[in-house]
Amino acid sequence: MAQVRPRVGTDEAERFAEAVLCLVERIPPGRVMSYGAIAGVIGGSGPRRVGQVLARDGGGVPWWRVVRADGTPPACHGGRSRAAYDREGTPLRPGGVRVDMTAAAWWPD
DNA sequence: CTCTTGACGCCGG
DNA sequence: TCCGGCGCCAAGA
Repeated sequence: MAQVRPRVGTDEAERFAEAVLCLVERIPPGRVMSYGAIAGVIGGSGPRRVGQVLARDGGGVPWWRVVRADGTPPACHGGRSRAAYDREGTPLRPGGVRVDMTAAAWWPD
């Protein structure tokens, strides 16, 4: 019957989603984190899974602070994230809409 | 069970 | 620097 139900498997996805959303909320204004960095900190999966979570339930977190490894903002939303960067003073790279990862990359202490 | 898709990442041209 | 292709992981049809 019930006995030791596998602690992992049923809510694994929910747990992962919580970790991602929690970490994204921890990103301070003016800073950004790449999908791969988030996946690396949480562990257990790759960057694609992080994107899936944000696409599904990322409406309550500062999704604009999550960018690609090269500093390119999420493919969707277009230049909408650009306004947020200007508000928070996020260091952008000259000649493009890309974020300057060298200065804006943030890492959980 | 197989095929396709997707808020990605990295390498080569 | 820009473009295309391949790999990785999970969910959906």
